[in-house]
Amino acid sequence: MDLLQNVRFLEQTSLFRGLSRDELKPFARTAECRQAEHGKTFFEQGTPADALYILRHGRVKIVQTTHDGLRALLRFVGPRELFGSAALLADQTYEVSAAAVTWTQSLCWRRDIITRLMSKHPVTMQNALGELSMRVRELRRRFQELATERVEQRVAQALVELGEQAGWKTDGGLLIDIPLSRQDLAEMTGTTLYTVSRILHGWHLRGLVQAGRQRVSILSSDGLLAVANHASA
Amino acid sequence: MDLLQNVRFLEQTSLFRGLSRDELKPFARTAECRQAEHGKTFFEQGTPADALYILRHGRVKIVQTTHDGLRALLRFVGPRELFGSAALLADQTYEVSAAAVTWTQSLCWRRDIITRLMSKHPVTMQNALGELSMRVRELRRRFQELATERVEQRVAQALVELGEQAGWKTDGGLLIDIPLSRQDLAEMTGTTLYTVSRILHGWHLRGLVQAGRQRVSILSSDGLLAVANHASA
DNA sequence: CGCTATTTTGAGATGGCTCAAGCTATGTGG
DNA sequence: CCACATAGCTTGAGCCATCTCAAAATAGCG
Repeated sequence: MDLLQNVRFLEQTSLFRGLSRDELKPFARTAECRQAEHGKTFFEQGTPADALYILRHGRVKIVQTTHDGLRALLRFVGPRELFGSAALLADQTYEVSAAAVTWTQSLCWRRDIITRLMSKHPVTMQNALGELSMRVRELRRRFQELATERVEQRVAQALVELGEQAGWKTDGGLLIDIPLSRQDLAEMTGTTLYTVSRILHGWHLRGLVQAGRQRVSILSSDGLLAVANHASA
Repeated sequence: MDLLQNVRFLEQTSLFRGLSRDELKPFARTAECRQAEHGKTFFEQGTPADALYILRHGRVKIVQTTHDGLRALLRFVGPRELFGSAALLADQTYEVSAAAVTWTQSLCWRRDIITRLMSKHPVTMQNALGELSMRVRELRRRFQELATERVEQRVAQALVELGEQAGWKTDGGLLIDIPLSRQDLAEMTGTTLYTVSRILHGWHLRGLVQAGRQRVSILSSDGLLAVANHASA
C-alpha cells in the first residue's frame, strides 16, 4: 500500500481537513483497504460497530431494514465520504447496512485505532462533529419532506439531489451515475416502485427525464425542481 | 448566579460527563441563564446559530417550518438535555426553532465561548459526538417509521416514547407531562390533527388512553406498543 | 436463446386527507 | 359570578392520491 498516495487521498477528505501531511501519516499507515463487489456489504445492520470507513472508489448505499423486511434507503455514499461513523463511539451497533452498488474500495480503521488517533488531533473531532451535524440536517429535511409533501415532489427532490451528487453530463442529459432501480427510488422517498414507475413515465412524457433499467437521466433539472417545489399539482 | 449550583447541574449532563468539578467551573462561570414563557422561543429557524443551550427547567419543542408554513415537530427537549447544537459549528444557521412549551429556564453559552472551552476538554467533544450520533439514530428511525408504517402505528410509537420521556405516574394512568395538542402529535407523526383526534378516540374506546385538552394519559403502554408494532390492523 | 430481474400497466380498494360544521373547555372582562 | 370569546377538539361526508395485487412486457445476462 502506497503511504504517500493514501496521505494524498486523506487530505482531500472532510474528516481530515486541517491536518498536515505529517499528521496524516499515522492515519494512512493504519488504514486497512477493503473492497466489495456489487451487492456485498461492508457492514451489516445489527453487528458491532467496529470500523470507520472512508470511500475511495465506487458507491455505497446505506440502508435500514425493519423487522418485517421493509427497507429505507438513507443515502448514497460517494468517494471521499465517511460511513460507519457509529464506530467513533463506544459500544455501538451498526443500525444500518452499507452495501456496495458498484465495485467499491474503502479505507477503514478499526475502532480502537481511529479513536486513539483522532483523540490526538482535536480538529478531526471537530470535523466529525461537522459531518454528523450535516447528517442531522439532511435527515431533518427528509423527515419533513416525507411528512409534508406528496410523492411526486419527494421523488423529484431525490432525483435533483442525486443529479447534484452523482450527475454525469452526457449528450442525453444529466445521467445519474449510480445503478438506480425504481425500488431504490421508492425506498428513498417512502413510496412503492409502482408509483415511482408511473411518475417517471409521466415525466418522460413531459420531457423531464429519460429512464431505463436501473438508470435515470435528467433532461431538465429546472423542470424537476419546479415539480419538487410546486405545492399544487 | 450560584457557581457551585451550576457546577452540580452541569456534572449531571451528558455533554459534560467525565469532567471534574474544577474543570466544570469555567463552563459554569461563563454560562448565561435565559428563560422563556410558554410560546416564546430561545432561537428561531433562519437566524445565526450563536448559542448552545442546556435546558434546566421546563420543556422546549424543536420545530422546523417549511416555506409554506407546514411544521414538523422534531423533538421535545427535557431538563439536562442539549439543544441548539448547530452553534458548535462555524457559520451555521439554526434550521429549527426552539419554543418553550412551559415556563422554561436554560443555561447557554455563546458560540465563541463554548467552542473555545470545549476544545480544551476533548472529552466534551466526544460527548457532543455521542449526542449528535444519538440524534442521527433517532431521526433515521423516525424517517423509516414515516416511510413504512401507518399513521396509527406512528402515533402509538410517538405516545409510548413521550410516556418514557415525560411520563408522570398518576392514578389515572401515565400522564404525559407536556402540554400536547392533537396538532402537536400530528406534526410529530406526519398526519393531521383530525386523524389524531379520531385515533385517540378509538383508543379511548379500547381503554388504551385517556385524552383531554392538550393532555394525554396512557392507560396501557403494552396496548399502545402492540398497536405500534402490529403490522396488520 | 432461454432465464431472471426489472419494469410497466391495469383495475380496484382504501387509508387518510380535506373541508365544513358544531362542540367544549378555559380564560376573561363586565 | 356569569356571559362571552377563543383556542382546541370532535365528527361527518366525500374524495382522491396512493397502495395493492395481478399480469404482461422488457431487458440483460449467462
